[in-house]
Amino acid sequence: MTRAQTSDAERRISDIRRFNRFYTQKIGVLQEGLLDSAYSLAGVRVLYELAHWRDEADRKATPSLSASRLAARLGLDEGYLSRLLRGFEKQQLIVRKASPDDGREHILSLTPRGRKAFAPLELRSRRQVAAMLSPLSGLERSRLACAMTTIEQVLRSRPATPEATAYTLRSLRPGDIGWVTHRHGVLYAEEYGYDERFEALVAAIAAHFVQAFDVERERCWIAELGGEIVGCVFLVSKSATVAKLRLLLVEPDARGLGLGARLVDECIAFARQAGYRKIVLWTQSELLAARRIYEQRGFRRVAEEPHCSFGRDLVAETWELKLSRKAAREDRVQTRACK
Amino acid sequence: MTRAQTSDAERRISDIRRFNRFYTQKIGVLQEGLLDSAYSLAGVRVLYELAHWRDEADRKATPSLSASRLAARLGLDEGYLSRLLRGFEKQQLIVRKASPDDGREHILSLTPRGRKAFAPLELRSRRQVAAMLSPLSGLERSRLACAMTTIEQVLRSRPATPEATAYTLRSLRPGDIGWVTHRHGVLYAEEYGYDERFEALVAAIAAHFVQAFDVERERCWIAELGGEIVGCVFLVSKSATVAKLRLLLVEPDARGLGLGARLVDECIAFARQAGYRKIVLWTQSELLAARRIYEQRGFRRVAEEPHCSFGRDLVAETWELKLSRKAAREDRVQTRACK
DNA sequence: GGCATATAGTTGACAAAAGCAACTAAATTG
DNA sequence: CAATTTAGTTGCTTTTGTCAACTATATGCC
Repeated sequence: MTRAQTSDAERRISDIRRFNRFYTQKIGVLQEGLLDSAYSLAGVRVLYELAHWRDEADRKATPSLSASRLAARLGLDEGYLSRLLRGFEKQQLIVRKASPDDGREHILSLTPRGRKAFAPLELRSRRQVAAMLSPLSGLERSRLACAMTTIEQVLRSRPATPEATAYTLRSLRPGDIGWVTHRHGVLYAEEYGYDERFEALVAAIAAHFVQAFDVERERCWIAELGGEIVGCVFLVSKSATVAKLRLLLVEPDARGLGLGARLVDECIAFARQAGYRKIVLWTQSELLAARRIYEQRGFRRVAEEPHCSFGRDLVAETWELKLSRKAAREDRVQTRACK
Repeated sequence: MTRAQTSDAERRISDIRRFNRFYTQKIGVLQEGLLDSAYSLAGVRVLYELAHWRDEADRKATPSLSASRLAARLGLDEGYLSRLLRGFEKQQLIVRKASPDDGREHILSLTPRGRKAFAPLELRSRRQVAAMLSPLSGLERSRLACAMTTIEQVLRSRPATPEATAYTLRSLRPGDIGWVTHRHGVLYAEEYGYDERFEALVAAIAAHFVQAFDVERERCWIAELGGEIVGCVFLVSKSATVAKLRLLLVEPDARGLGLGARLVDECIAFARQAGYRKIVLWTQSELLAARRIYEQRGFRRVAEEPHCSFGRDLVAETWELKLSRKAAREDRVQTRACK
């Protein structure tokens, strides 16, 4: 297990390094086109930052651009940058005015003339990117754009490690039914070899959930993490006093955060509040992670039955949790007694 | 239309340039860590290429590495590289032996000593990447890796523009039912404002397709392009002589390739071969692109009916296409007569 | 207030990196 | 075989980047 994980992580690192080399080269090619301008590469980068500083929404209140901030941002030596800036100032491409807050600091900005001088470079750069895109199909372009956004999002969000594991729960939106079905289909096929009939069952259950929805007594929870769906659970009415928990799923990448347990807890809390006396659920014996969650919450296995479905030989299990306050207390007492 | 497309393309270019700047900086930070080694950045890159040349499966038959190939690959000046290589040779990190095929060329390779000298750099680089990954969650890591792979795939595949628009059709696999449902849900919500009840209907239809599947008389086609699903259509049996075409969908990014028409043609061909006399389909008046395809293939609108579904006021239409050879011929004659 | 320390920025001296052009030698073309 | 191309080398030059010392302002702390 540990070994497999290690080698997995190693492979991922290699992949990233390969990508870095690949993209270093790509960027290098794109930058070559700028080299025959009057400015050095570093100079172009400086002008670029000056021209685009305001565009970037990532700084709150956009603290205006000073030499040291620029140096830090571009990874340039301050001395070197100082000279570059002096050059630009002499050519009247930029102006430096003293900062009102801090007498040491100078606020940099492009002059109209600087803006004008930069325009052709800007154009050339855009042309280069356009040329890179031109052989691509619409689909490829959108995949590319989407992938770049993902990378930026993932790598920029340095501020919050807590946030990185803070999922949010929400109710149903268009697309969710399909997502739930799709991921059940893919994951159970991968992990347990179920065929498409399992996915069809999920689709039918999910469709029925929407079509016969009882807003007072039924609910579903979709868990999102980092803008992507990572889990779900549904609680539906089976009879006046019995609720059924269905379609509990946690994405492999989001496992270990207690998300499965949280989803089940939401169900239990909602079922109590909605006045159910019992929650039942149907699962397969081989789904061990789920079973652990059910056990911990006091569910009892009340039936099991071998069956042959989804292209596999399986053992179905029915679990239930009594919800009356008295029963809940009993459960707790018994659990303690066992330990 | 043209303006919107232009500005769309412009925005995409800006996004890519922003990503380039962002990633330039990222790579810069990663490379800084290598700077306090005994070798220059260019030197490290050279050693890296020498060490990893064999790993890359992208050259057929791996033509061994010569100085000029290396220079081209890394974008280095040949003179500069020549000196770098001489330095490495003096330190006995590399050897140059004359190429058997070409007397001008020298084949470069790391000596065991060179390999040993490079190992700590390699390790350091891996550590750096590992450090970059360490604050990320499992989900984020896999998103990152996946996005990088996408970018590499898209940008590497220079050879085949034809291939870029060559979709393939296949039958159902696990995950497809969910994908079909999901994309119907998302796209109809975005484009027409349908709510989740539409998606539920799709899920029910798709589920029923699998659960009551008649292998002789029913079929579905999933279209893939560049490893991603971009379209689908289902043909199901409505009665002994009537087939029903359902769930025709083409992803926005893959539109304009004639994929919708191709999917419908597949349905018609299969329906003929399976012995149906008629294909019917149910659609909404506002789905204009689909309507055009149906019209071109000789479908006739036989009924329309206002209804209120999926949170919208809609006009449902029933279209049908007679399949008997005689009818097909008549269709054609009439169509010609109209022109 | 005042001393120590940190930060923003500049400058000079210097070293490394990179580019350019001329050159040799082998290969290819016609 | 002459003309041209390609692989690689070398000398010379410019550019780029680094380092350390220095000024001036700001901040922290007693």
